[in-house]
Amino acid sequence: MQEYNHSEIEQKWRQYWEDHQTYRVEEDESKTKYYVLDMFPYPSGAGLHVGHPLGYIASDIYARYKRLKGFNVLHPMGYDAFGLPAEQYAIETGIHPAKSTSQNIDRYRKQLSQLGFSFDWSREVRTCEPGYYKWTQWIFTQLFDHYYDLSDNKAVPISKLISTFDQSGNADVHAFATPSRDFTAAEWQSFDAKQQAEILMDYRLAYRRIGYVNWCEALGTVLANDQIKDGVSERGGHPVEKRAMTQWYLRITAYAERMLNDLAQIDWSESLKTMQVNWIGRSEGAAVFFDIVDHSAQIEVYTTRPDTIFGATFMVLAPEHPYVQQITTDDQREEVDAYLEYVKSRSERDRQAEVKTVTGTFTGAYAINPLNKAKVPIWIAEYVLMDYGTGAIMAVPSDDERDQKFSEKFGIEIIDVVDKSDYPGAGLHDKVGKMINSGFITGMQVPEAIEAVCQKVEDEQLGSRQVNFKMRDANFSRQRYWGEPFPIVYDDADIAHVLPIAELPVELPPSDDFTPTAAGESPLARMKDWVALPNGMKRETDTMPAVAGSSWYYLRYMDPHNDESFVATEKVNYWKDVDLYIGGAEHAVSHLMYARFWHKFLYDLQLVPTAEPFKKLINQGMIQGVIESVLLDKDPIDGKQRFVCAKLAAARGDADFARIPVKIEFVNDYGSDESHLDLAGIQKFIDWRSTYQDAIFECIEGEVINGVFHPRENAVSPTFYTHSEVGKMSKSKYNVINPDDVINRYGTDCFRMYEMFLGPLENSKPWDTNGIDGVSKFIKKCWRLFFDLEGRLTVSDENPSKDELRILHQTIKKVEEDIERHSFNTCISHFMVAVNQLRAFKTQKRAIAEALTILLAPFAPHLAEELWQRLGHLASVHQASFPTFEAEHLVVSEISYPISINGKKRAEASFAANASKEDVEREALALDSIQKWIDGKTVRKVIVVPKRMINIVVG
RNA sequence: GCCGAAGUGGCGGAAUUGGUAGACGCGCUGGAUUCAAAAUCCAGUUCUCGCAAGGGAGUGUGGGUUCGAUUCCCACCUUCGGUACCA
Repeated sequence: MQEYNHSEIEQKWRQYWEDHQTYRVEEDESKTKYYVLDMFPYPSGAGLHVGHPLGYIASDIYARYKRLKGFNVLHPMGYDAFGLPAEQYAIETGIHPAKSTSQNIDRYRKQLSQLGFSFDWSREVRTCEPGYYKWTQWIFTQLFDHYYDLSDNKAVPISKLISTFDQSGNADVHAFATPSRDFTAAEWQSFDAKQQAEILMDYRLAYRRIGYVNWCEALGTVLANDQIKDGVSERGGHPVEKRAMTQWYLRITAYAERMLNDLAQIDWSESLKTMQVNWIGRSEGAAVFFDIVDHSAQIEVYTTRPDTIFGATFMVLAPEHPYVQQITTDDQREEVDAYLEYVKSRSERDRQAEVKTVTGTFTGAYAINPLNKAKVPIWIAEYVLMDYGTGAIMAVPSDDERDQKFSEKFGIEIIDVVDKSDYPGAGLHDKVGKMINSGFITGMQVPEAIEAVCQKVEDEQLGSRQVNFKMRDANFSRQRYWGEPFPIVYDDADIAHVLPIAELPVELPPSDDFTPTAAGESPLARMKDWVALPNGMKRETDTMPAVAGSSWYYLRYMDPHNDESFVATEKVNYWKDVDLYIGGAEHAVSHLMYARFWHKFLYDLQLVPTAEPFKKLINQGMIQGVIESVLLDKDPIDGKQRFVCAKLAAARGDADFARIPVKIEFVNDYGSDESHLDLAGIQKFIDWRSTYQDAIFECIEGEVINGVFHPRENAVSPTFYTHSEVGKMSKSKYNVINPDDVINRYGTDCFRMYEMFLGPLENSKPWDTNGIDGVSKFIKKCWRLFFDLEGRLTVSDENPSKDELRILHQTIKKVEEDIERHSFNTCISHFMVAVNQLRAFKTQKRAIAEALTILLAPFAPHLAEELWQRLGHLASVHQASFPTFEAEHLVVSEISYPISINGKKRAEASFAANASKEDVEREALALDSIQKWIDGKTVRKVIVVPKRMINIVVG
């Protein structure tokens, strides 16, 4: 008996596709373009895991479907190759990131090839190659050379701004910027180069300013938030503090309004759009200046509730606020310093998330409420963040929960200013009610009061109306090696200059030392010869973040080898934008914000023809893994690090422990309540993480120190329980499962169909191979539909019967509809149903077999190709045309109706398809099976939904 | 904390616009085939009461709207994603 041999057949067709360049695509004006894009993979050292292909399979099915429908489909793949993990790996192992990245890419490529995707590999890009990052750097130079003009509502060259300054100063400049002062043309001309450069920085779309980083003294490096767990470094558990550094920023906030408005023109899920709307966080309010008693400086606050200003009984500055040092009184100095020390150790996320206990300290200084001249104390507190708004708030304890908690804790006066008694059920933040205790606005309704205060503030020049965004400008500097160098040099006066295109790319210099300098500068700062240029200039030593390369890669795929331009105009005018983008929801804000921002900027420069990059977007769910971790006691005893088994730790509470991830292969019974390390597992863990070599592992049976078990009483062996949770499959969680084994055993087509069969694309689900046999059986059954036991084709040229045509067209209809709505799991079910039904016929008719093969081609491209060839075709099935659905094959004369009594199904009956409502009702009521339910009761109502159901209401 | 999503049999899931809850598949049970096993095929399989016929309950929890709710509304619980230097 000849069975379907997946490894041989799949191998054969992959070779054929490569030899024949089946998926190569060129611009073709005679066809409609369709661009199907996958989110850019980062080539992780753990290889491709079973979660990655989920989206790729879906997009591949759709791309293949669109080709069968006659579209010219662009479906490329490449690598987001710069990033922290490769650098981290280099620090640990000494292997250069370029080398490990290239090896990882090779592995990815091999794995991707095995999945039978229809990528045009001639278009592959890698962000870490100079030919690519030349253009990332070039786009940065354009951002540096432009500012956002609010009159034109777009990016405008900075040269135009300079000539305006020359002619009339900045009084008439209407720009999205952060100017620190007003000046005339004469003043501008009198400024020296340094002063002028600093002023321009307030306008540029790429600019420098001070920002805060997570500095870990013990590791001597800046940490990503991801590398910090429970306030200490994930690696080693060392303290982390905030440190100020001058860094590059991108003025993404200039585009906030447009990014918000243009959401209306793109086909993304409402939930995703909502996330972006909330991230942008547009609010309308007022900026108001408060005088400080005995100081000349003023504190600027931004408030969305200017109406509540009479209830502002104190002010709060962010601990990092520049005024804190100067206004703190001698009496309070010690307390303030101690508090600042505390805040340094707190992560931004902790500071925002903290609600149970508020903390803060009085500075000793007072401010004057500009409207009622009340003297109010100035406090500092961690819940005010320097990067939000102005880094200072007027606190209104009567109308804000945080302020309320704060005033309760520290005994600060609360003045009720809004009477909401006319609005029962209104929340604290609803802008309704009548003003009380509020000077000239007392008695006004809230909206009216907001308007009145804004007007007064403007009339008396105490501030101005303002639109604010919660979104902040993007920090674009990394003190790291493995990223794009900035195309920036500094002169003697520390003025930044961009390099002209002729000097791009600025290549990343070879190095084998990837640790930052003692001062926290990037590793590049160590390379004096590279930093210092012959002309006396010095290079910028920070590098760009990984989002740089991924913010425009979809454009490069249109023209990947162009050395004259980031993309040729005629190519971008043909491919325009991405029609379907599939990727994880974890990119909902970060990547999708940056890419939209860059695209709009390029649109302003007339370099791309559309205002939005991604027309339709689907978030694939995540295939999750099990994260296993051991619990490290945050308080070492006698300086010894101590791990405590999860069952012992449970008694003490989570807060006392840091979770240190463990490779799942070390863990016995991983994923269950009983997951644990045995003695060998502990040994593997300390061999792998040598920093914990001397740590103590405490469990119920005793302690393990340096791999030696010290039992308590008569215990024989230790069971060190680990903490397990469902979560992301990620190299950093050491829980990656590769697809290779599954493919070897079941074949690519089976793997592809199984991943789709798992459930809806958008849902997250833990990886599990239970059920893959069902798909495997389906493929075999499908094969047997075409061949007898000796492997002879059993397809005949007879005309198909009515039943066969009905089965086929039912399947065409359902599969087509479901592909269109990206419901791939149900497509697989439809195929199974079709094959089960067709098995009733001894031989298959050619017309049915061929159509079914084409339907199957996007899902099981190898199998379909083999069937197609055996059916006698010479060209690839992927160049065929999708079969056309013909409704006449589905016409039925009778329809089966469920009949319910009071909403509960009690009977079933068939009625003619063309029967009238009245006929159906009369016949239904006459049925014996119904009579017994309505006997002796009153029929109050009969609902007949034609072709659907009948409901009889009795009482 | 805040923003977003999900929750349906033993398991993955289906039900597209408010209209037969559990399609399809896994697993399980029984049977056929076989010396035996694998493979294959056939039948059954939400829970519960019942010999059966036939009832009752049922889509995370509690309420509501409706002739009718997995689907709409309100409140809550749990899990997952994001939270600005993982990508």
